[in-house]
This record gives sequence, structure tokens and C-alpha cells, in this order.
Amino acid sequence: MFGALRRCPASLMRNLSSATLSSRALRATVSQSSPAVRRTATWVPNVAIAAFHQSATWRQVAAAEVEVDQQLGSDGPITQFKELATHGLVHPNVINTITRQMRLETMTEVQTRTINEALSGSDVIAQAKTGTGKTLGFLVPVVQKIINEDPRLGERARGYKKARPDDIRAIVISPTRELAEQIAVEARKITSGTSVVVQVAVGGTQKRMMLAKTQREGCHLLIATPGRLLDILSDEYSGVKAPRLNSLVMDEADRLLDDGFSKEIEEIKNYLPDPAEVDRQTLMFSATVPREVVDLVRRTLKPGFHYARCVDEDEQPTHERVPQRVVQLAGFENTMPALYELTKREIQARQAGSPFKAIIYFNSTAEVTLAASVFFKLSGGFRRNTPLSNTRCYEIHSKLSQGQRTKASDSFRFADSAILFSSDVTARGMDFPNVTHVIQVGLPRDRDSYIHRLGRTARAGKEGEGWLFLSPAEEHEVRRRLRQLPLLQDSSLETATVDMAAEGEMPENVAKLLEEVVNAHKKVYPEHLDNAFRGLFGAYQWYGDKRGLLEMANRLAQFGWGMDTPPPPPSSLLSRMGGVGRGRSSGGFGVRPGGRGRVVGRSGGGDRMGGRFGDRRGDSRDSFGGRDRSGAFGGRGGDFNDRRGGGGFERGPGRPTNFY
DNA sequence: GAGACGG
Repeated sequence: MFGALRRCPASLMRNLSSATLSSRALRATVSQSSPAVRRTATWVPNVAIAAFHQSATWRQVAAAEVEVDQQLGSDGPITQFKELATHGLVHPNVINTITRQMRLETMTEVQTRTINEALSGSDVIAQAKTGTGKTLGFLVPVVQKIINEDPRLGERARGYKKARPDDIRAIVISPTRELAEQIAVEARKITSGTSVVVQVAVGGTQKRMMLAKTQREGCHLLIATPGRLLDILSDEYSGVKAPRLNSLVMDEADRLLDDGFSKEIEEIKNYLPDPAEVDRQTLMFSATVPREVVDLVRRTLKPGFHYARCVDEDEQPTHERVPQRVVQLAGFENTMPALYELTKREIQARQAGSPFKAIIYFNSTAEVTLAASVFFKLSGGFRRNTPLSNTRCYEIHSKLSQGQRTKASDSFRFADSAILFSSDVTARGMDFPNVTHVIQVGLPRDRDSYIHRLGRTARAGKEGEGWLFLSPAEEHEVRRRLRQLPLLQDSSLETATVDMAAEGEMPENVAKLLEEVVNAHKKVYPEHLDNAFRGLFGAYQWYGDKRGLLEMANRLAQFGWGMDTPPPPPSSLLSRMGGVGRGRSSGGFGVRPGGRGRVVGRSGGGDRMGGRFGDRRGDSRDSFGGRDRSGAFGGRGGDFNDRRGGGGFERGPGRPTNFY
């Protein structure tokens, strides 16, 4: 059936290629054709052509495709791995490994669609949520294509496993090193019964070692990150060439095509053979396909590409299915106390046999490092019998060595109960089993980023929940950036809204918790504090009110970290604010910290915070009992009883009616 | 002065 695609009549192709077709006209064209044409067009890769028409959205195209499929009475795609071998579509040695060693029988939806389509030779862009087996979806057809070119590679003949270094037939590009390694593990598995040679090229490893290995063993399938790939392709002396490349896979394609990567990707293409001379199949995979990517895709993929929108209409995507709560913080300084309160509570609530496995995302690497160190102190280091002593803390971001990154990622992957403090390195594609919580501190750069991070939990049919901690700086931006997401306001964390500058009374348990957290900050390396402080201004560069930002940051340093004098902000910030003098006398640079009309920063004692919280005794919640505070002290029972929001959030645990 | 991607 799929071979028939190549024989798709030229006349039909021409019709479908006409950029003036709407999806409706396209359907009509197909359904009015003769039975023979209709049959050959069963999987009409060219339905996607309709996307060339400006009025056709991806959704319409996908709908048209399904409809055409139904109308034409397709005998349906192959859904069992075994059948791929019995129909002679994929080499039995590959399929046997999948069915016997990996114990997979039925393909997932994304696998069904992409494998069938890609084997037919058309370009594919596949949209599927994470954790649905996208990797096999492109590895199977890519490996098969390699075997097609040289059938001897299907066998595991001794001696034949020697490929030449310039034999690269397929390249898979991934935005992060860890994801590339994860893909390579799968690739080596499915090629273990064949003579196909897999190599990995990622940064942070020894380039010479990798090149020597490639010289020695050769390479058919190369899995790489953009930087290193460009590095070795452009290295005339000792690099690699791919004159016979005929498959290119972009995993997390939307990420690869956006600002940060697109330039490198373009450059990489300059080193690859001209598609006009060497026919090349391109496969793009992504969990989200934002509108801006569409134009790029049109230019990148061959006309007649296939769009596999493997998002089940009936099944809710992760970001609609997973419960998500928003914690509105009184200030930056409330972040760590609230995180600590939340994790402690969740760990205690889960003790018996159900582990707590969380990823906490931050927007700068320095914040990741700081939070991880503080939590390490809070968990009592390596001491036993603390609330967090059975929960290991790990840290991962791009500023660590590759060795540290790999260790953290593997440790967390196999951990039962643990917290991973992370930057966006792990936001996409990474498969950590059984993550129960994804906590995002600060507003992510965009909506997709939020969704990808959230996608680390509730995978493979498991439960999970999302949390978003927001500072006052983000109150307005969140409505713009995270529209239409079921974010439910949560006010169950007492430390989230408490005024940490308040000299007034506060409940003993809250005071104690704050003291613990502030003291932990005093035990970490001072440069961690300085770096995180500076990092904030980068992470919040979108925030217009620089003055207000500095004021909030100063409060963080004073009341959250117990510093007498906030660290200096980046000098560029001061020039941006304009007209603000520098000076340490006010207890900070540029802006006097404090706000809320309270006089602060007078006491000179080094242990001021400790003293304050230490002296606080006696439950005096009444003094806090003023208006609007009630929710914060309502105990754990009433989760959704917020009354501050003003926006009117859903109260009950049911489906939220109010969206940002 | 962010994040990811080569040293």
C-alpha cells in the first residue's frame, strides 16, 4: 500500500500541489478521482499540500486527512511491529530486537503513523506529546532506509560492521546532549542485530576520541547536538563528511528552528549534500508545533510532506489533564520557604510506599545551583532522620561539566524519591520515570516551554501534578504568556504570602521555617548568592520596571538570604535605570530596599535574621488575622480556598472555570 | 545581565 505512494499519478500530484487548493477543494479532488487514483492516494501525503494554502490551518489539514482516509476506505496502516517484518517493510533483525528484547508488540499512535509514512519515503512532520515513543518512530524508518541502501547491513556479519567514516546516511539532531544520548541508547538497541554503526557527537566530550572512534568503526547513523555537529562537519582536517546523507531527523524541531538554534542549523545544512543532488528525507518531531514554525517547515520539507498530528482529539493533552496550581508569592524572598514547605508537606503526605519525585525548574543556572545547595543544607547534608533525608537532591544545567550532568541525570532517573533542580536542559524530551511533581519557579520564557516542562510528569499513564511559583513581577505577564491553561490559584502554603520583613508576630511554625531557610542560605558559598542575584536580572530582562525589579531583588537578598547588604547588581542595569546613584550607604545599590513603608536595613548585626526568628515564640496568628490573610492559615484541608486573587478562581477541586 | 548549542 505504501509503496503505491511513489506511484501516485503525476496528474493528481500536480492538482494537489496547486497552491490554490483549499482543504475542502482538495478533499473533493481526491474523492472525485477514479478508484485507482483514490486507492493510490490512500495516505495522501499531499493532503499536507493544503497547508500551503494560506487559509488552511494544520488542524484543518489533519482533519481533511482523516476524512480522506475514511472516505477512501483504507485498509489501514500496520499497527504491529511484527507485521512490518512479515510485509517485508522492515528487516526482521530490527523487528526481532524490538519484539523480543524490548518486548514491544503494538505500535503507539505516533509510531504507527510516522513509521508507515516515513517508510513510504515522504517527509514527515509529526506532532505528538512526549513519552509516546517518538524516538522509535523515526529510528525504525531511518535504520531501514540505511539497510535498503545496502542490504548486507541487515545481517550482523562479522567483519562487515566496518563502515567507512564518510558513510553517514542519517543524522539525528537534538537540542540537548542528554536527549542525544538517550536517543543513541535506543538506536544502539534496535541496531544490535544488524551491522549498522551508530555514533554520537555531542559537546562536553572529547572530540578527538569521538573522531578516532568514527575513523575506526565508521558511521551510518550519527546522533548529534548542533554545536558539535557543526564543529566536526566544518573541520576540514579531522572532521567527518556526509556526502551520501539521505535522512535528516530533527527532534524537538520547534526548538531547533527557533532563534537560538536556527542559525546553526542553517550552517549545518551548508555542509550537507545539496538535496537537489542527493535525495534526502527529512523527519521533524515535536510535541508542539507553534505557528511560526509552519513557515520554516514549508521551506524545509519537500512538497508532499506528511503532517502527522498524533494528538488524539479525545484524549486531553498533558497540559489540560494534569492538575496545575499557581502559588502567588509575596516576594522573591518567599520562594525558598514556600518550596521547602511544599516539598516537606508532600513528602510527609506520601511516606508509605509512594515516593516523591520532583523536578524544580528555574530560569537561570545560578538559581538552580543556589536552590540545590540550600536544599542540601536544609536536608541536613548527609545526616539521617531529617524530613528530607530520604530524598536526594540533584542539580543539572549547562554550566556543569558533562560528567556531572550525566551523573545527575542518571541518578535522578533511577532514583525512587528525589528532587532534581534543573534549568531548561531537561525541559524537553527527557524521560525520567515516575516524576510526581513538576514545580516551575518563575514564569517560563514562553507557553511551549511551560508545557514541555510540565510534560516531564504524568508520563506513561502515571499521575502527576504541576506547580507554578510566581512573584509579584509576573502577576500580569502570566495572563499573556500562559493563556488558556487550567491554572488554579493555591493558597495552602503559609510561607508563600507571609511578609518576611514584618517585625510583627507570626505563627511559631512559620517563623521557625523561615529561620531554617534563611540560616541555610547563610551556610552556602557566598558566590552562589551573588551569582543568583545577578542572574535574576538576566532572567527578568523582559520586565520593564528595572527599578522595581532591583527593589524586589534587594528584598530577596535581605529577607530571604539574611544579607545585611545586597550584592551589587550588574552595572548595565544601573545605566538602564538612569539617574540613580550608586552607594552602599542605603544598604544596597541604587534603590533602597524595604518598600511597604517599613524601615529596614538599620540593624548591623550579622545574625539579625536568625535572632529575629529565633526569638519569636508563641502562636500569635491573630495578629495576622487581618483581612485577606485568612486563606493562608486555613490549614492543609482547604486547598483551593483562595480569596485574594480578585480574578475569581475556582474554589473546589473540580475542573477550573477560570483560565489565565 | 537568561537559557540551549564548540572550546
